[in-house]
Amino acid sequence: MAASNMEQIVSLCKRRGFIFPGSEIYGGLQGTFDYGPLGVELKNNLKRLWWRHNVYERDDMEGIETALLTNRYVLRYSGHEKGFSDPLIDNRTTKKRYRFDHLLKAQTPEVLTLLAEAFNLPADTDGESLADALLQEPEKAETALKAAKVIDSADGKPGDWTQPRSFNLMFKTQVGPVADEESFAYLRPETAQGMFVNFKNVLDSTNRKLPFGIAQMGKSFRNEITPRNFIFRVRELEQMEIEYFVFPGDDEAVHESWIQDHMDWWVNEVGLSRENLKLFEHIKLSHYSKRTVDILYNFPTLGFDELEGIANRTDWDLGSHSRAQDTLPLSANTAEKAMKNEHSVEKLTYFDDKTKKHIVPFVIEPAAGVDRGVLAALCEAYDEETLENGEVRVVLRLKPALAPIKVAVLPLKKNEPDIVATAKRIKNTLMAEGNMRSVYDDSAGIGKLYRRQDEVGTPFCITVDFDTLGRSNTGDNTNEGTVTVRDRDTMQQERVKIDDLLPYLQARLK
RNA sequence: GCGGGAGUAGCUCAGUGGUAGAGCGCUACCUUGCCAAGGUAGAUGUCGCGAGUUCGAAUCUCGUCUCCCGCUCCA
Repeated sequence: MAASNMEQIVSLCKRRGFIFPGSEIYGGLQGTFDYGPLGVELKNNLKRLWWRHNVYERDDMEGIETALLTNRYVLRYSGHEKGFSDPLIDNRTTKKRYRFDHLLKAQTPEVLTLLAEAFNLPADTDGESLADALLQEPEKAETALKAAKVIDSADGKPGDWTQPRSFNLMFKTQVGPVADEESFAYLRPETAQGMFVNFKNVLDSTNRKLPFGIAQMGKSFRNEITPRNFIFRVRELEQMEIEYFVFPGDDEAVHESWIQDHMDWWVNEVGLSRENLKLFEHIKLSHYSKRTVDILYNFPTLGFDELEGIANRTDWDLGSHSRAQDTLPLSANTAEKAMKNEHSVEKLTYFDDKTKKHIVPFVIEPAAGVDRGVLAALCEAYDEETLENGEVRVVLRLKPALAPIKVAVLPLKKNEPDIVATAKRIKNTLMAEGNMRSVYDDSAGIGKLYRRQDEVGTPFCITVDFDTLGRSNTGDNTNEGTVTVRDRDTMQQERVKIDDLLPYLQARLK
């Protein structure tokens, strides 16, 4: 059983130190969250699994880590500077909000003509161009929209429109000591561009042949209009992205194989159940995409929503960042729509030894949200189990590889110095020799200690008792040198020799 | 940005003008031989922030900030 509503997860996360609201003592900052002591472990574990699967366990991948700040031209030629914003407008009467360009496209030709006239534009100017023009002069636009009787489809009547406003979804920041118009940079809204602009560097330094890919994990920033739903939509997020380069023509099959591979990864390694996952085929594609398929997870409260997007970006990005584009064999869409590049000093091409020709590879991009992955893992693992005695046990059934704490070592009695010393020694050994994040806790009775560990997903608890010391009250000392190991999911216990603990646990934590 | 809801202990919340509360959690000690046990003691709050009304404000009024839900957006 997974979590049935998000509040359960939010509450547990704060109480036990997984995730806190950002800047909380100053009233918070919408769209930011801080990872606590357990959260950082969980998140790092998820990232480690991803890196291992996508980089180490394949023969065709290289990792990279690029700067969050980029030359402003990177995000100009990628299309973000122009396209990564949403013009919005409100109707005061119906309280509805619309994408401004969508609103205009839905109007009759007569209305559009009136608007065009008001702005001294040709009578047949289309909705999108009109939207661009009107956004330049919002006050004048407000008057013109009312005069032209722009209709709100919600009630079929002319709306009481506000000024149209443009929301740029990228954060801008100042670079260097002199604050002028030329000295700004954008915080990247996706890690992808760092991989495209380093395409040649990776190719030249590794001698890779197609097909091969570049992987990167890192922070991205999006000035979301409405951050919502805990860490699902945030303004500062972390991504796990791959740009996989292939010969044009191979792209469709490779795209399909990444979709299947990553669907399986979420199930087999993160532990999400297949019935809580599904694929979503994008109908309306972004400017660079030939096909985009999302992997959706069934989040509590939200329902199915995006966990990972896997896009066929064609040769759009490499083509867009290249100089002398008219000399390149670009696909029709890219050749037609890409901005003419007047700043790049490089052709982002690949020399094919077989045909002896320079080509522009196509790119398949699996892009997942780390924070969304953490949230999905938490939601999936959350369980409230009713025990035989009627009590309810909260347990996070995380995959052992994801669990923030692998082993808790507990003393049956904390006022018995030999038990305490033995427990602490075991804990230190597991950490030092087994590299297992382990903790010692004696701040409550044994039952409560178990439940605390259940709640944060610790797979195993080790308990040191009098038998361990050879001081059994029954006089039977056959268990000397052993401890009990309790399994999180079954609550079953097993006596294991201290000397065998490391291999015993390692075998079960895989 | 508009509409609605909310902000009181770590968490969940009660408290409609008169001493700041409960449950759980937390700390210490006692007890306890394995699944949130019991006892005793204890700590924890500018009642989001600011102003106003009042003898007196968590409570009423105004302002403000933040969060949540919906609309819109989500490459």
